[in-house]
Amino acid sequence: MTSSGPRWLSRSEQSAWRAYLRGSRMLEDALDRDLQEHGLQLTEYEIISMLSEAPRHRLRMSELAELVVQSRSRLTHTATRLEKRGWVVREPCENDRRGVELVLTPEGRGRVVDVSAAHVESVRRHLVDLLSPEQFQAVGVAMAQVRDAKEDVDPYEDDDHAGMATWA
Amino acid sequence: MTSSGPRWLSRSEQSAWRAYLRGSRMLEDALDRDLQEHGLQLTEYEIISMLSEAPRHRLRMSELAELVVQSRSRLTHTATRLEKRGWVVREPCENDRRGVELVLTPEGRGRVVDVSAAHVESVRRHLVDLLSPEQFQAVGVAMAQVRDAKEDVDPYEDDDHAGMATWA
DNA sequence: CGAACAAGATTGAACATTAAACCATTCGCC
DNA sequence: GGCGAATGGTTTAATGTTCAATCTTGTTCG
Repeated sequence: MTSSGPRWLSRSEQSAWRAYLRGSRMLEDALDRDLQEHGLQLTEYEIISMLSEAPRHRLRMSELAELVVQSRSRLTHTATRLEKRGWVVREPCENDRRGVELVLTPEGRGRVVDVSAAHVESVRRHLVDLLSPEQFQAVGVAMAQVRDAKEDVDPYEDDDHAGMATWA
Repeated sequence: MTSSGPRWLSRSEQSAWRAYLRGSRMLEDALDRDLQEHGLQLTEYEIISMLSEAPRHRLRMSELAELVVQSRSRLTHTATRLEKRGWVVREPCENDRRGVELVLTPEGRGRVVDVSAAHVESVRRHLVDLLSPEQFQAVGVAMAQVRDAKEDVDPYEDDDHAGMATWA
């Protein structure tokens, strides 16, 4: 299987990868720091921001978890926190009684409105304005490819196929 | 001061930003998941990897914290964990008795060697191979600009200047 | 039908991270 | 030389996140 050794990164690949790693960390850091002045983390902002754009300001937990790339468990905990602050409420799902919808409250909606102005400036300052429009678009295209690569995972992704199937 | 409203993102800027956000999260996720099969997180790998490249396999805590974009406190905790696993040890700093150097042990060195092969394949699979060489380099250049933008922060970055200076 | 399995979400405990306070050393400077 | 501020690191507690187990509802299929 692995007859040839690992394909190490070339010097220029290495430096690109290092730049990505450090740059993305610094960016996340900066955005988070700016948001904290408004009393929330970027991951929390993402949640209420997604809700604010959704029809009827609501999304199912699992769908939302997928959107913001968080585990279900993590979202459950975070939602509880946000609920305590009065920004969201949980509602049972109509069709599927297993489901729960997270709904943005008017107060939460206000929060998004208040914070988004500052946040967009933050994104500009720490990212968009540092790049030429062409560069920024190129980054967008590249990261969209990264994002979309995972859409269709191979059907046997999880190796919990430890035995006793029909053929056993 | 804010005479004009926030400069909202255009539609295409918006979609580039969303692609970046989601793509970068998914990438980090994938890399982390792959590394976890080897019993460590990406942030931990970064630390021992930096140490393995440093002269004499050692770096000062603060320097290392800066390199991997972690708070000093976080690095302190993580270093303690890594020390318990036997991958690093702390040594007092020669010249500066406040300082502490984190040193990679032979065992830790072995760990880096073992894991790096798998890690580089992971980086390729989830990022490098998904882009054309030109795209990847462009991302590298862009993120280097993001990284370098913060090098020289304005001297009054912290607003802990609450009063009673000389002029008060 | 009904038994097994899948999906949606939550729980609680273990673990990791953050934030603020703290201690020791060094630097700046009069 | 010595006082005050800055730097380097750690500590503790509070806060967040992960991991595995659990509970409930839905789906599949013999």
